[in-house]
Amino acid sequence: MSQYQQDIYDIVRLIPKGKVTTYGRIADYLALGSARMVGWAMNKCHLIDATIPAHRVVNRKGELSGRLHFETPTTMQERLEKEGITIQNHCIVDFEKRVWSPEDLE
DNA sequence: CCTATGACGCCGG
DNA sequence: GCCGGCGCCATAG
Repeated sequence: MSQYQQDIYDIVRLIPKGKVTTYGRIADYLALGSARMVGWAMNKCHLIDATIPAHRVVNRKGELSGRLHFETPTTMQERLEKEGITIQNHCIVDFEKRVWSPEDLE
């Protein structure tokens, strides 16, 4: 597996429970040049490590754009709700209060 | 080598 | 604010 993929997964693993981040923020932090690369990496993350908290990565508007790639179409939402996050129409309620950035690391 | 395909995002109208 | 268009870049065929 390539290094940037490893880096992406490392960041995703650091997202605090109850928080989410975006494809773009991860791409910016790692200077990947393209948020698509993060999406591409997330698409096959379960092949690498099924414990990666992929449900905590959403698009820049707070929509669960990756929900159809989980085991069932509702798995992503269920996992987020279990962490105290509210979802409405496949979108995170109070997204600004729930979003986290790799920059926030100490 | 060239085209198509994204779990994306910015910009202009 | 909602599109459409385009830039982005690894991968597959």
